[in-house]
Amino acid sequence: MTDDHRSGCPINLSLEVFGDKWSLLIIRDMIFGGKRHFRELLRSQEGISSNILADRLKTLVEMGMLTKKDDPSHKQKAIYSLTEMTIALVPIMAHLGAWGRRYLPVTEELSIRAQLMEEGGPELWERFMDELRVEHLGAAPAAPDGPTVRQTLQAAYEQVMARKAREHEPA
Amino acid sequence: MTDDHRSGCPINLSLEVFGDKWSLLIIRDMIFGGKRHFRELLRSQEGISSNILADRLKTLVEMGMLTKKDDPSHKQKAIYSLTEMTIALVPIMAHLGAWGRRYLPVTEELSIRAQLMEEGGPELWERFMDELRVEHLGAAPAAPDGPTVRQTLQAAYEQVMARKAREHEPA
DNA sequence: TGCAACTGCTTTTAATTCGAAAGCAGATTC
DNA sequence: GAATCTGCTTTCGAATTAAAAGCAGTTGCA
Repeated sequence: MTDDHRSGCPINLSLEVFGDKWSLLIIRDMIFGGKRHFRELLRSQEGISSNILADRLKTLVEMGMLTKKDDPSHKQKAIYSLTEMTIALVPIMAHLGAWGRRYLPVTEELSIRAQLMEEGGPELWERFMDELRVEHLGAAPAAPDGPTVRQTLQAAYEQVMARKAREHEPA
Repeated sequence: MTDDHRSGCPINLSLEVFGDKWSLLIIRDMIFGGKRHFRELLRSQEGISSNILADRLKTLVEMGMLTKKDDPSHKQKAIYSLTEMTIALVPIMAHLGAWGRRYLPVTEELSIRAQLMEEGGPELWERFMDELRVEHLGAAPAAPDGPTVRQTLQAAYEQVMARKAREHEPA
């Protein structure tokens, strides 16, 4: 938690927090993948290596982006939780996903979630953020109202994968 | 312009384009500072060094985030321009600025622009993007309607600076 | 017409960071 | 009791970063 910043510009400070190739992917996996444990996060699409993951998790905790606590069900497991600061990145994630989808060579299955987030708009993002607050901050759950946002996104992903499997392996 | 990506996830691909400590600052200085030349960009708040700047500019051009052409007024000058892809980052910049302002130790003078962007909302962002299209893509200018967005932001910055100077050096 | 300042970089060298692979001690499962 | 799982750490070569100096011109001004 050192205090020597390159400048007090909000964009610069944001980049000092997550302006690298991995931090935001870890957060992505926690938000959209519901991952909470080290070994889960290690299985990212992009193949992060364990030393880098350990380092980033430590830094993110130090900066207040995550918290870490023991898993009561397993003496060796640590549980990482999002903080409000990190949950507040959901709209940025949505914008980033939309931008990437528009301008970069994304694959269908890995961008279907971004598409749904874009179509859902701020209203969906808010609902998602509320669900994350329940899951990670122990906020009071709202009246359950069908599947969660994450479940909806995940189902869409699996549907694309199933279709693709069918297409490549026809009966 | 290689084609080996870590994954086809839109967030990952976005990070592969500007997920480092400098690229987005260069783009910030072009968008908000109106900078177009190498030597101008070298004078960033954060003090980028010339080899890094040269490398990032080259990469950004290769990725289609910027274009480069000769300055007709000076045989040694190069002019860098934003592309539509980069102008489309304005809303993300605004969100990033708002997030940084809320959660990080920003300074007043360097965050006043972010504040105005946040208060202006999507309508202001769109106007700003249109102005950038005129400036960088040669789009047809809309009917001029008072100062540009950048001028307004810049004026607010200078006002804060002037007040601070007065406070530290009273008559 | 001369000279200082400016142009977009490149080169050099050292320090830092990255990243793949292997390893580890304790906990859990079967 | 053995295999597997836990969150890491260690090692070491490779890649990246960064400060500083330099460069071949071009331009502006006296």
